[in-house]
Order: sequence, then structure tokens, then C-alpha cells
Amino acid sequence: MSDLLERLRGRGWRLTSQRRVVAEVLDGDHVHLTADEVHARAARRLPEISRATVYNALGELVALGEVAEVSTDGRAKRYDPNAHHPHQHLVCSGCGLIRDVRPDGDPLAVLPAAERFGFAVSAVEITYRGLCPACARPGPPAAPSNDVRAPG
Amino acid sequence: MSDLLERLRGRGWRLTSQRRVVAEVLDGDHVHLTADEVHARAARRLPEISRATVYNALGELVALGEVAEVSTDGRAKRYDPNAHHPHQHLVCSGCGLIRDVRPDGDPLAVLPAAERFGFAVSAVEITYRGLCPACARPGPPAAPSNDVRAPG
DNA sequence: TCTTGACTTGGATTGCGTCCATCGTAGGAT
DNA sequence: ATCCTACGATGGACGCAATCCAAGTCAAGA
Repeated sequence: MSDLLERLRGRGWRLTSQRRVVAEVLDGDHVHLTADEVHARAARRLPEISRATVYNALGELVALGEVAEVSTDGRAKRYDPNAHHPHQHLVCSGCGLIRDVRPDGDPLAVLPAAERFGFAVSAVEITYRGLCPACARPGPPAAPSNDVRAPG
Repeated sequence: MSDLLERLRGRGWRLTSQRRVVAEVLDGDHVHLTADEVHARAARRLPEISRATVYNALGELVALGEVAEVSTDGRAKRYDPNAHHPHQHLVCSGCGLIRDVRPDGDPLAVLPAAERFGFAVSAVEITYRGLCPACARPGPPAAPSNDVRAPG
């Protein structure tokens, strides 16, 4: 975490209080917050932080490769701080819960040359979909979840 | 194509001229149009068709399983008439060209049980990314493409 | 401490999509 | 062939996510 801030400063990132709280909010495992959720959490510590600043900081973190953008539904993008550990996503069709997962082998390798149409294929994004245990159980479905465990 | 219209009528779809042109616009291979592009093409044949009608028709075709929704960028959803043939997508990072591709084997099988967190995993969406031959070549990049070959 | 260019702000704006009240019409009934 | 009516089409208002912009603020090097 402070590693992250050090690394960013070493890359010429001016370390403002706004950027600091955005980076701090995006800490933890299986964290996939929308920009608005990041803004809400950041505002708990820095009430005057604006949405534009949150968008700016998120965009920079993505450009620097420190955070990954995830769009598992057609709605708002989510931001995943687990960018240094290649992974894919498993999404509950019921409540929206998102887990980071690692498939076996190299996902790129399963695309045959004949199916590459001459492309230089360099990356792959995979979204697995299904029902989480809570939503699969009979009874009332789980409340929509943003899958956040880190305290605000 | 007329197969499609027959099938839809058999399922109680009232066949209006608007729905017909939307279905016709969405014909062909490797077609991935946005709703706005569908509307523009439909309007060439039926100038008074409204955006709301296009959205309605697309939504119904998706619900009926005749068309698949694709969101390969964070922007507008695209509509893929190739829904009866399970496939994944290969997207050019330069120009946005989209190709339908078929990876080897069952993409679901590579997710180990230990990585399923108790989910009943039932579907998977894969986006491969890379540069198409035109964009990989030195020189001016290919113009942004909507990957449409079917004449308007 | 001073200076300056990078950063922040919030309101306007855009892009994509949905909603809604009203009007029109496909297609079964006669 | 004509009539009926429920389903579909229309377009303008609306909502949400994200970006843009001009003006004010401040981190950090000199």
C-alpha cells in the first residue's frame, strides 16, 4: 500500500491528499468498486473531494498499470487494485458478487493460430458467470453485493 | 434470415416493418453493430424508425436468444447475430475490429474447482486483444472500423 | 519562503440507454 | 374485405456514467 504510494511518487506522481485517499480506498483483495463507490468512500475521509478528481486519479492509476478496469456488466466500470497478479473474474448472475480467479494454464494458448486472423494477440479477459452459493440456495436471493470487505 | 423471421413469428412475435428491418440489418458474419449503427442502417430503409424502437427490438432479440450482446469496450454495447454458434471475440486494440473466434476445448473446463468458490459456473465470455494485421503494419493506423461487411 | 506548473473543483456537457404517454397498426375475428 | 383491439412505434423527457472546462489551489523543488 505505502509501497504503491512510494512507487507512484518515484514515477513523478505528485502526492496529493486526494490521490492518497483514492489509492487507500482501493486496497484489499477482491475489491471491485465503481468510481462512485470509490468517491463515496474517499469522501468519508476527505469530504470535499470531487468526482472529477476521483475519475482523474483512477484513470492515472490505470494508465500506470497499478489498477485494472473491469466491466462485468454493461453499467459502471469497476476498479480492481489486484493488477500485478494476472487473474480473471467470476461474477454471480444473481447478486453481482465478483471474485478474482485463476484458470489453469495460459488462457491465450487455447486460441489456435487459424482462429487468430493474423492478429498479434497479447491479452485476454475472461468473465465466468454463474450463481454464488447464497444465490443458488432456495429462499430469498442474496442482496446485491459490491463484494467489498475492506472497511471504509 | 427469413428463417429467423419465421422462427420469431412462430414464437408470437408480431412482424412489423420496423422489426423486419432491424432483423435484416443484423444479418451476416462478424457483424457487431452498436444500437446507433443499427438505427442508422435501419433508417436508410425506413426513415421514420425511432431509436426507442431499435432498442426495443434489439432487447427482444437478445431475450429470445437470437442475438448476443457484446461489450468489448466500455462504450456502447454491440449486437452480434451469431448467437446460435457459441464463440468468443478477438478485438483489435488499434482500430476496434472485432472477429468471432472459437478457442480449443471447453473454456469452462479450465477453471479449477478450487477457484470456483462454490459458484455454479454456467457461462464464460472471453475477449482476446491484440493488433490486427493492418494496425500491426508500420505506417498510418487503420481507420477505426466497425467491422461490417454486409452492405447497408 | 517563493514560485510555478501540476492538480482540484463543480458545473456544464456528452454519450448511451430507458421511460412514458400517445398514436398507429398487424393480424385475428367476423 | 372490414373491423377491433391489444401490441407495437414514436419522440421527447429523463437518468446515469463519464468527460470537459475555466478558475482556483497547492506540492515540492529552488
